[in-house]
Amino acid sequence: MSKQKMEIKKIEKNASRQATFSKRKRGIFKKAKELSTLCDADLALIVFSPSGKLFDFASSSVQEVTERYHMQTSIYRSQDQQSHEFQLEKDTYYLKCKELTDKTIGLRHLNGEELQGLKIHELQKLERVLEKGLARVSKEKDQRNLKDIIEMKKRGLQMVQDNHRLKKMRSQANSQGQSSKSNSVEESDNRDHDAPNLNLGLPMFE
Amino acid sequence: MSKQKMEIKKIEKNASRQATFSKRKRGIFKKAKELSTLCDADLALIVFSPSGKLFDFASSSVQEVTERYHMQTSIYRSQDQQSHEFQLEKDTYYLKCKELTDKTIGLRHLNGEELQGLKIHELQKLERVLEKGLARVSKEKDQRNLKDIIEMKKRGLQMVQDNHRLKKMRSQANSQGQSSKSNSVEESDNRDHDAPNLNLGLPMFE
DNA sequence: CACTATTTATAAG
DNA sequence: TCTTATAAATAGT
Repeated sequence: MSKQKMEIKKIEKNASRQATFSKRKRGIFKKAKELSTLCDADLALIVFSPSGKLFDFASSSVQEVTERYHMQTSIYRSQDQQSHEFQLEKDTYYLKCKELTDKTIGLRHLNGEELQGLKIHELQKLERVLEKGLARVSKEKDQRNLKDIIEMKKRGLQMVQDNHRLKKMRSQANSQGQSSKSNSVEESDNRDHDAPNLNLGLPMFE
Repeated sequence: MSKQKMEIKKIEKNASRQATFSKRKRGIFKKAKELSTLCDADLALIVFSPSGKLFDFASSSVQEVTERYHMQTSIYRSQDQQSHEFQLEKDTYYLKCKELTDKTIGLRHLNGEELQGLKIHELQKLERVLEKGLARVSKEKDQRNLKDIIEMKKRGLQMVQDNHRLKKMRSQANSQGQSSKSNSVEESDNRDHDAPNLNLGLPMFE
């Protein structure tokens, strides 16, 4: 928000990200304090920097606000957090680390990155996996699209039928006599009013 | 912060306080989103209006951030160095677990599994990623194959040339006189013996 | 951390 | 909710 308009996307340059973080952190904490003072709102702001450093502000106390939050959202976990976390045993930790590394590499390979370390048969296997994955995803996507289209057509047909029924009812009412003044509306008006309803409640393609 | 500079004190007039609250609430939530996006910070903002209405935002989830918060802050309860390090370890552990979960899900999706929870645009994105990965892997594989083929041709040519040289040397030796008995072998035999060597040392397609 | 050109936020209407 | 004048925030330096 200054010398140049900035796109709101992750800042890749490390130094810039750090600078922006500390400036904006100061800003948002100031805003939080002002909001709580001016409007007597009870609030908590918790921020972890990318490096894992913790910053927080609360009008009362973070503890109080988060408790209130959990009460409101009624997400209460009866498990004892502390004792669960204390199960940090080294071998489990290392297993997890290894698993994480493996999965990271796996993901890279699936993205077509860092392939140079792979043997030709591994490349071929990877290719097969990707083809299979792609086929499944495409199939799922197509099914969803088809489902939406069918649903849409169905609703469209329903609307057309409803329209016909309404028109018939009105023309019958008209031919029998105009006791009320509201039935002088023309049929073209009916269509105009009904048309927008065609889209109501449809999942549509986002 | 506008038409007139405002003192940061509780706004007593009810209507003004309400108006300021909703404007500033919008502002601070926007700031929170921007900070998390720009700087990849994990944060949570919880706000209760004076009337007790709850508003919240979190980069991951409020639950996650508050858990991480409570984990970190238990440092301060027991304020010795030992537990400080231990807490940091727990925090990295927690982050790794989360990362592991994310990557596991990512891998499943890339394998075309558990797609039912995804939105159509997420499916489309996934499809694009898979197509890109597949293209890269196929390209790499083709390049390797091509390299092998070229290498093989080169070696084949080398063999043919060697053969020619050998044949010439032998025919010269033959025309000058047969001192040894081994040179009665026919030319066709030479080809048969050399042919298998064509493949030696080649990586081949496993 | 300071400066400053710009962009954003926002109080009042 | 919209507009506008002004204060505040902040990106680049």
